[in-house]
Amino acid sequence: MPELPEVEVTRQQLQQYVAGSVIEHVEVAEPKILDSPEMLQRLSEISNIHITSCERRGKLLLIHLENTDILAIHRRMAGNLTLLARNVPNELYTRAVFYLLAPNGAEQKLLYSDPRKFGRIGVYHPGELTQKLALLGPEPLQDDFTDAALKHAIGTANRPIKTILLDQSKIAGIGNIYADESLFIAGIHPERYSHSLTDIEIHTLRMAIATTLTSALKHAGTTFGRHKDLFGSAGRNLDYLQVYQRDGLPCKICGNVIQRIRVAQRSTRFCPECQK
DNA sequence: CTATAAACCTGCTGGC
DNA sequence: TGCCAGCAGGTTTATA
Repeated sequence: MPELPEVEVTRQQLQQYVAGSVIEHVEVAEPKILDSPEMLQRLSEISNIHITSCERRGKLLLIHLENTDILAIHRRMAGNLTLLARNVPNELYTRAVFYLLAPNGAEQKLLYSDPRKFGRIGVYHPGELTQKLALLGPEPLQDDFTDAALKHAIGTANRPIKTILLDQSKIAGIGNIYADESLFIAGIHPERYSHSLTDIEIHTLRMAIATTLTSALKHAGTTFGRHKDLFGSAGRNLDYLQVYQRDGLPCKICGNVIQRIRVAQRSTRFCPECQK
Protein backbone atom coordinates (compact mmCIF):
# COMPACT_ATOMS: atom_id res chain seq x y z
CA MET A 1 0.00 0.00 0.00
CA PRO A 2 2.16 2.83 1.11
CA GLU A 3 5.10 4.02 -0.92
CA LEU A 4 7.36 6.96 -0.22
CA PRO A 5 4.73 9.75 -0.47
CA GLU A 6 2.22 7.92 1.71
CA VAL A 7 4.85 7.13 4.34
CA GLU A 8 6.07 10.72 4.20
CA VAL A 9 2.55 12.02 4.85
CA THR A 10 2.44 9.87 7.97
CA ARG A 11 5.93 10.94 9.02
CA GLN A 12 5.10 14.63 8.77
CA GLN A 13 1.98 14.18 10.83
CA LEU A 14 3.73 12.09 13.45
CA GLN A 15 6.39 14.77 13.70
CA GLN A 16 3.76 17.47 14.12
CA TYR A 17 1.24 15.72 16.34
CA VAL A 18 3.04 12.94 18.17
CA ALA A 19 6.61 14.11 18.75
CA GLY A 20 6.86 15.27 22.35
CA SER A 21 4.27 12.78 23.59
CA VAL A 22 5.07 10.09 26.11
CA ILE A 23 4.40 6.46 25.28
CA GLU A 24 2.56 5.28 28.39
CA HIS A 25 2.42 1.70 27.24
CA VAL A 26 2.06 -0.49 24.19
CA GLU A 27 -0.45 -3.25 23.56
CA VAL A 28 0.19 -5.87 20.91
CA ALA A 29 -2.93 -7.63 19.71
CA GLU A 30 -1.22 -9.64 16.98
CA PRO A 31 2.40 -10.68 17.61
CA LYS A 32 2.80 -11.66 13.96
CA ILE A 33 3.34 -8.01 13.08
CA LEU A 34 6.50 -7.84 15.19
CA ASP A 35 9.91 -8.00 13.54
CA SER A 36 10.72 -10.86 15.89
CA PRO A 37 9.18 -12.39 19.02
CA GLU A 38 11.73 -10.60 21.24
CA MET A 39 10.15 -7.29 20.23
CA LEU A 40 7.31 -7.95 22.64
CA GLN A 41 9.82 -7.47 25.46
CA ARG A 42 11.38 -4.45 23.77
CA LEU A 43 8.00 -2.79 23.37
CA SER A 44 7.25 -3.28 27.04
CA GLU A 45 10.50 -1.46 27.83
CA ILE A 46 9.56 1.79 26.10
CA SER A 47 6.82 2.67 28.57
CA ASN A 48 7.04 6.23 29.92
CA ILE A 49 9.56 7.25 27.27
CA HIS A 50 9.22 10.45 25.21
CA ILE A 51 9.01 10.44 21.43
CA THR A 52 11.56 12.96 20.21
CA SER A 53 11.23 12.98 16.42
CA CYS A 54 10.07 11.02 13.44
CA GLU A 55 12.17 10.17 10.40
CA ARG A 56 11.57 8.23 7.19
CA ARG A 57 13.98 6.10 5.22
CA GLY A 58 12.47 4.69 2.04
CA LYS A 59 9.15 3.20 3.13
CA LEU A 60 10.32 2.71 6.71
CA LEU A 61 9.18 4.96 9.55
CA LEU A 62 11.76 5.57 12.26
CA ILE A 63 10.35 7.03 15.46
CA HIS A 64 13.15 8.26 17.69
CA LEU A 65 12.76 7.98 21.44
CA GLU A 66 14.29 9.93 24.27
CA ASN A 67 16.33 6.94 25.42
CA THR A 68 17.90 6.71 21.90
CA ASP A 69 15.88 3.63 20.98
CA ILE A 70 14.20 3.66 17.58
CA LEU A 71 10.69 2.44 16.99
CA ALA A 72 10.65 1.16 13.40
CA ILE A 73 7.37 0.66 11.57
CA HIS A 74 6.99 -0.74 8.05
CA ARG A 75 3.43 -0.78 6.76
CA ARG A 76 4.10 -3.12 3.85
CA MET A 77 0.87 -3.66 1.88
CA ALA A 78 -2.01 -2.73 4.10
CA GLY A 79 -0.72 -1.27 7.35
CA ASN A 80 -1.98 2.09 8.55
CA LEU A 81 -1.51 4.41 11.51
CA THR A 82 -4.36 6.33 13.11
CA LEU A 83 -4.28 8.83 15.96
CA LEU A 84 -7.37 8.81 18.14
CA ALA A 85 -8.60 10.01 21.49
CA ARG A 86 -8.47 7.26 24.11
CA ASN A 87 -12.23 7.02 24.44
CA VAL A 88 -12.83 6.31 20.75
CA PRO A 89 -13.14 2.58 19.93
CA ASN A 90 -10.28 0.91 18.08
CA GLU A 91 -10.78 0.42 14.39
CA LEU A 92 -11.10 -2.98 12.76
CA TYR A 93 -7.86 -4.92 12.28
CA THR A 94 -6.01 -3.05 15.02
CA ARG A 95 -2.81 -5.04 15.61
CA ALA A 96 -1.02 -2.77 18.08
CA VAL A 97 -1.92 0.23 20.20
CA PHE A 98 0.49 2.88 21.49
CA TYR A 99 -1.08 4.74 24.40
CA LEU A 100 0.23 8.29 24.30
CA LEU A 101 0.14 11.25 26.63
CA ALA A 102 0.47 14.55 24.75
CA PRO A 103 2.42 17.49 26.22
CA ASN A 104 -0.90 19.32 26.76
CA GLY A 105 -2.17 16.39 28.78
CA ALA A 106 -4.43 14.92 26.09
CA GLU A 107 -4.80 11.15 26.37
CA GLN A 108 -4.45 9.69 22.91
CA LYS A 109 -3.70 6.41 21.22
CA LEU A 110 -1.85 5.60 18.04
CA LEU A 111 -3.30 2.52 16.34
CA TYR A 112 -1.43 0.28 13.97
CA SER A 113 -4.05 -1.51 11.88
CA ASP A 114 -3.33 -4.06 9.20
CA PRO A 115 -5.82 -6.67 7.93
CA ARG A 116 -3.18 -8.68 6.12
CA LYS A 117 -0.64 -8.68 8.95
CA PHE A 118 2.21 -8.06 6.51
CA GLY A 119 3.50 -4.95 8.23
CA ARG A 120 6.29 -5.09 10.81
CA ILE A 121 7.14 -3.24 14.01
CA GLY A 122 10.33 -3.37 16.04
CA VAL A 123 12.30 -1.46 18.68
CA TYR A 124 16.02 -1.09 18.11
CA HIS A 125 18.92 0.13 20.20
CA PRO A 126 21.35 2.57 18.61
CA GLY A 127 23.39 0.92 15.90
CA GLU A 128 21.21 -2.14 15.51
CA LEU A 129 19.56 -0.70 12.40
CA THR A 130 22.68 0.68 10.78
CA GLN A 131 23.38 -2.35 8.65
CA LYS A 132 19.81 -2.74 7.55
CA LEU A 133 19.49 0.94 6.61
CA ALA A 134 22.76 0.81 4.72
CA LEU A 135 21.16 -1.70 2.34
CA LEU A 136 18.73 0.95 1.12
CA GLY A 137 19.49 3.00 -1.97
CA PRO A 138 19.42 6.80 -2.13
CA GLU A 139 16.37 8.90 -1.23
CA PRO A 140 14.86 10.04 -4.53
CA LEU A 141 13.61 13.37 -3.13
CA GLN A 142 16.95 14.36 -1.67
CA ASP A 143 19.34 16.76 -3.38
CA ASP A 144 21.98 14.11 -3.78
CA PHE A 145 19.72 12.08 -6.06
CA THR A 146 21.38 13.41 -9.19
CA ASP A 147 21.62 12.02 -12.72
CA ALA A 148 24.92 10.50 -11.67
CA ALA A 149 23.26 8.91 -8.64
CA LEU A 150 20.56 7.32 -10.78
CA LYS A 151 23.17 6.17 -13.25
CA HIS A 152 25.12 4.66 -10.39
CA ALA A 153 21.98 3.00 -9.06
CA ILE A 154 21.42 1.37 -12.43
CA GLY A 155 25.08 0.39 -12.45
CA THR A 156 26.07 -2.38 -14.78
CA ALA A 157 22.82 -4.25 -14.32
CA ASN A 158 20.92 -5.05 -17.46
CA ARG A 159 17.38 -5.74 -16.32
CA PRO A 160 14.03 -4.18 -17.21
CA ILE A 161 14.17 -0.62 -15.87
CA LYS A 162 11.04 -1.11 -13.79
CA THR A 163 12.85 -3.86 -11.87
CA ILE A 164 15.54 -1.34 -10.92
CA LEU A 165 12.99 1.24 -9.78
CA LEU A 166 11.33 -1.32 -7.51
CA ASP A 167 14.62 -2.52 -6.05
CA GLN A 168 14.90 -0.80 -2.65
CA SER A 169 18.66 -1.32 -2.61
CA LYS A 170 18.96 0.76 -5.79
CA ILE A 171 16.50 3.57 -4.95
CA ALA A 172 14.53 3.71 -1.69
CA GLY A 173 10.80 4.28 -1.54
CA ILE A 174 9.43 3.66 -5.02
CA GLY A 175 6.73 0.98 -5.32
CA ASN A 176 4.43 -0.28 -8.02
CA ILE A 177 2.32 2.86 -8.44
CA TYR A 178 5.12 5.37 -8.72
CA ALA A 179 7.36 3.10 -10.78
CA ASP A 180 4.65 2.94 -13.45
CA GLU A 181 3.84 6.63 -13.14
CA SER A 182 7.48 7.74 -13.34
CA LEU A 183 8.13 5.63 -16.42
CA PHE A 184 5.05 7.07 -18.10
CA ILE A 185 6.09 10.65 -17.35
CA ALA A 186 9.57 9.86 -18.66
CA GLY A 187 8.15 8.22 -21.80
CA ILE A 188 10.12 5.04 -21.16
CA HIS A 189 8.72 1.54 -21.63
CA PRO A 190 8.84 -0.44 -18.36
CA GLU A 191 10.57 -3.39 -20.05
CA ARG A 192 13.37 -1.32 -21.53
CA TYR A 193 16.65 -2.88 -20.52
CA SER A 194 18.44 -0.59 -18.09
CA HIS A 195 21.57 -0.90 -20.20
CA SER A 196 19.90 0.69 -23.18
CA LEU A 197 18.95 3.97 -21.48
CA THR A 198 20.81 6.99 -22.81
CA ASP A 199 22.15 9.71 -20.50
CA ILE A 200 19.31 11.92 -21.64
CA GLU A 201 16.75 9.25 -20.76
CA ILE A 202 18.36 8.77 -17.35
CA HIS A 203 18.08 12.50 -16.74
CA THR A 204 14.46 12.49 -17.90
CA LEU A 205 13.65 9.53 -15.69
CA ARG A 206 15.32 11.11 -12.68
CA MET A 207 13.23 14.24 -13.14
CA ALA A 208 10.09 12.15 -13.70
CA ILE A 209 10.63 10.27 -10.45
CA ALA A 210 11.04 13.52 -8.50
CA THR A 211 8.00 15.09 -10.19
CA THR A 212 5.82 12.05 -9.61
CA LEU A 213 6.72 11.65 -5.94
CA THR A 214 6.51 15.38 -5.20
CA SER A 215 3.11 15.65 -6.83
CA ALA A 216 1.82 12.61 -4.94
CA LEU A 217 3.09 14.07 -1.68
CA LYS A 218 1.39 17.37 -2.44
CA HIS A 219 -1.89 15.46 -2.83
CA ALA A 220 -1.33 13.60 0.46
CA GLY A 221 -0.66 10.31 -1.32
CA THR A 222 -2.70 7.84 -3.34
CA THR A 223 -5.66 6.15 -1.67
CA PHE A 224 -7.47 3.41 -3.49
CA GLY A 225 -7.48 0.97 -0.64
CA ARG A 226 -6.37 1.50 2.90
CA HIS A 227 -3.95 4.40 2.91
CA LYS A 228 -5.27 7.15 5.14
CA ASP A 229 -3.50 9.86 7.05
CA LEU A 230 -3.26 9.88 10.86
CA PHE A 231 -6.74 11.36 11.13
CA GLY A 232 -8.43 9.03 8.66
CA SER A 233 -8.42 11.32 5.63
CA ALA A 234 -7.79 9.77 2.23
CA GLY A 235 -5.07 10.98 -0.13
CA ARG A 236 -6.21 12.80 -3.26
CA ASN A 237 -3.59 11.57 -5.71
CA LEU A 238 -5.72 8.89 -7.39
CA ASP A 239 -7.26 11.46 -9.73
CA TYR A 240 -3.85 12.56 -10.88
CA LEU A 241 -2.51 9.15 -11.89
CA GLN A 242 -1.77 8.67 -15.59
CA VAL A 243 -1.51 4.89 -15.93
CA TYR A 244 -1.78 3.09 -12.62
CA GLN A 245 -5.14 1.30 -12.36
CA ARG A 246 -6.08 2.77 -15.73
CA ASP A 247 -5.57 -0.25 -18.01
CA GLY A 248 -8.27 -0.40 -20.65
CA LEU A 249 -8.84 3.34 -20.37
CA PRO A 250 -7.59 5.94 -22.84
CA CYS A 251 -4.21 7.53 -22.25
CA LYS A 252 -4.71 11.07 -20.94
CA ILE A 253 -2.09 12.31 -23.40
CA CYS A 254 -2.61 10.43 -26.66
CA GLY A 255 -5.90 8.58 -26.27
CA ASN A 256 -4.48 5.11 -26.92
CA VAL A 257 -5.61 2.33 -24.61
CA ILE A 258 -3.44 1.84 -21.52
CA GLN A 259 -2.06 -1.71 -21.45
CA ARG A 260 -1.37 -4.06 -18.58
CA ILE A 261 1.51 -6.52 -18.59
CA ARG A 262 3.56 -8.41 -15.99
CA VAL A 263 7.01 -7.12 -15.16
CA ALA A 264 8.95 -8.49 -12.21
CA GLN A 265 5.86 -10.40 -11.04
CA ARG A 266 4.00 -7.13 -10.72
CA SER A 267 1.09 -5.73 -12.68
CA THR A 268 2.49 -3.00 -14.89
CA ARG A 269 0.49 -0.36 -16.73
CA PHE A 270 1.84 1.70 -19.57
CA CYS A 271 0.86 3.52 -22.74
CA PRO A 272 2.20 1.71 -25.82
CA GLU A 273 2.20 4.97 -27.74
CA CYS A 274 3.82 7.32 -25.22
CA GLN A 275 6.36 4.85 -23.83
CA LYS A 276 8.99 3.46 -26.17
C1' DC B 1 24.27 -12.38 -10.09
C1' DT B 2 19.57 -12.64 -12.19
C1' DA B 3 15.20 -14.42 -12.56
C1' DT B 4 11.14 -16.67 -11.08
C1' DA B 5 7.92 -18.53 -7.90
C1' DA B 6 6.06 -18.99 -3.61
C1' DA B 7 5.05 -17.51 0.87
C1' DC B 8 3.21 -14.41 4.20
C1' DC B 9 -2.55 -12.97 5.14
C1' DT B 10 -7.09 -11.12 4.30
C1' DG B 11 -10.47 -8.45 1.76
C1' DC B 12 -12.53 -7.05 -2.38
C1' DT B 13 -14.19 -7.38 -7.13
C1' DG B 14 -15.88 -9.44 -11.18
C1' DG B 15 -17.65 -13.29 -13.62
C1' DC B 16 -20.69 -17.08 -13.90
C1' DT C 1 -27.73 -14.10 -4.18
C1' DG C 2 -23.72 -17.24 -3.80
C1' DC C 3 -19.37 -19.11 -4.84
C1' DC C 4 -14.88 -19.10 -6.81
C1' DA C 5 -10.90 -17.25 -9.06
C1' DG C 6 -7.94 -13.70 -9.30
C1' DC C 7 -6.06 -9.56 -7.71
C1' DA C 8 -3.91 -6.19 -4.28
C1' DG C 9 0.34 -0.50 -2.87
C1' DG C 10 5.68 -5.07 -0.16
C1' DT C 11 9.37 -7.93 1.24
C1' DT C 12 11.71 -12.23 2.12
C1' DT C 13 13.10 -16.73 1.10
C1' DA C 14 13.78 -20.73 -1.62
C1' DT C 15 14.84 -22.65 -6.06
C1' DA C 16 16.75 -22.66 -10.86
